Amino acid sequence: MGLKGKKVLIADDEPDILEIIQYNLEREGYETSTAKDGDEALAKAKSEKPDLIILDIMMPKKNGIEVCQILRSQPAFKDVLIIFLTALSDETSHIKGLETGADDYVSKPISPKVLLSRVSALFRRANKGPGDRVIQLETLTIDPDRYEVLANTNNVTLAKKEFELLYLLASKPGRVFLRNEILNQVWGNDVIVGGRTIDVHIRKLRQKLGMDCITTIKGVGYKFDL
Amino acid sequence: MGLKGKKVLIADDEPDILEIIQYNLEREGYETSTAKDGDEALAKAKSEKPDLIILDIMMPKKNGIEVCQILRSQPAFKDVLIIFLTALSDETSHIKGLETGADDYVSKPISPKVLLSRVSALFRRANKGPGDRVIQLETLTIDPDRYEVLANTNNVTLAKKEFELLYLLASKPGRVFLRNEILNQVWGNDVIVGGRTIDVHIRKLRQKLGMDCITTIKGVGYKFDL
DNA sequence: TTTCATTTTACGGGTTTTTTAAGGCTATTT
DNA sequence: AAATAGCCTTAAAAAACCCGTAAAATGAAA
Repeated sequence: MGLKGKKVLIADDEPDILEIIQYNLEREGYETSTAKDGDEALAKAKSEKPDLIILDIMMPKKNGIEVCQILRSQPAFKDVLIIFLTALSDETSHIKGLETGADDYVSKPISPKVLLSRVSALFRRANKGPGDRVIQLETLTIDPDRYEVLANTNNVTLAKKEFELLYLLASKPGRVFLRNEILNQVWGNDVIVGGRTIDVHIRKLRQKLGMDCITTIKGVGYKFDL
Repeated sequence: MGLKGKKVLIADDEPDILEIIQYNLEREGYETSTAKDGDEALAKAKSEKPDLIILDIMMPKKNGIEVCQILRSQPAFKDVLIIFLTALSDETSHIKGLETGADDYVSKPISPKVLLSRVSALFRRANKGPGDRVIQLETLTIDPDRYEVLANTNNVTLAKKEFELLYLLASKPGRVFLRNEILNQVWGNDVIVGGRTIDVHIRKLRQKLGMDCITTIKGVGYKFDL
């Protein structure tokens, strides 16, 4: 599960639109998937757990507003980012949309540049990158764009999983991450790995970082603290 | 030389339109040249290196979209500003146009005011004069206008893909490019090439440049660093 | 068409990363 | 004190990934 690979689900009934958006998002390094109606959107939202859902308002089966309402009513999707697409003149939808809990709103016809900037603005606001994703904590700097870690003025080279693990923990200093949470975030929901895998990675991190910043909470999980 | 000193190439098969646009742009201080079909547009783009190209979609020889695609496929024109002109109702073209990599889109009948504001907005956004495309990093110079690379005082000749790959990486030194990003940017996301293709090009680059400036990050991608 | 350069594929080999496994340690409970 | 649970440590197996080379395919020029 990559760092940049924010997953975006795009739902629209017009294949052309779908394609343009997908093309442009993938160019920027996002992972994408698509749905062509409301029901499919709901299903894929559940199965793929995207970070952002771009919803056309006018769709067969269920329209975007309905989809949004259903999602928002479930705790698991309370924080998913949602952008509505809609016809220019459709002012009412705009209002309804934001009322329903959308995070932003882009009107058709779509300009890819506009959409992209909204998307990245949204991620930035939600503190999920790309862009301002550097974590800086006292003597430790973690830069996922450069894939570099600076600990006490010396550059530390981390392998992929190590890096992602550190990034996760450091993203919310002081907060405890359950083992399960870590597995889901770093390894992905569907990947099954043995129970000791996390330990080993934690150990390597502590070793490589050379500073005591990861605390074990027995029977619960780990937390990052400086 | 006008106060703005920006060169604009206008391509349209209707002399009237050509004249109106040219007149208005020159009033604002732009240098202009014109073409009346796709082939002429391509030729003049190459010979005159304009900063902005205004392309009518419907043209003899080659239509605007074709011209745009051809230009965009060449590194030298990857960043030229392009505005499409088209008939109002032509929604499909709009989509196709932006997909093809146009920067903006103005529909006929043209209002000079609208066009001028779009043009200046575009330049404001782009905010870069000619010559800005050269990348200069310590002992390495990459010039996409001349298609040349200077590494440690010796001229290195790169093939097209090699050059584009290097240019991409060097455009953001230190930043990691995922394999997917590289594929999308250099190859285009509709082209399907095997996974090892990037490796080979990276290898050739390292070989030809004779300097150790490309770093592999296993499982993630590559980055350029000096 | 032929020729030549570029681009892509194929694949063995080697390296790094990731995972598993097993024994040891420590704190907590009985 | 013994038993237990949970994590640490280490080592080694397994998997993933990339390099280098060479050959095949593609495309451009003569």
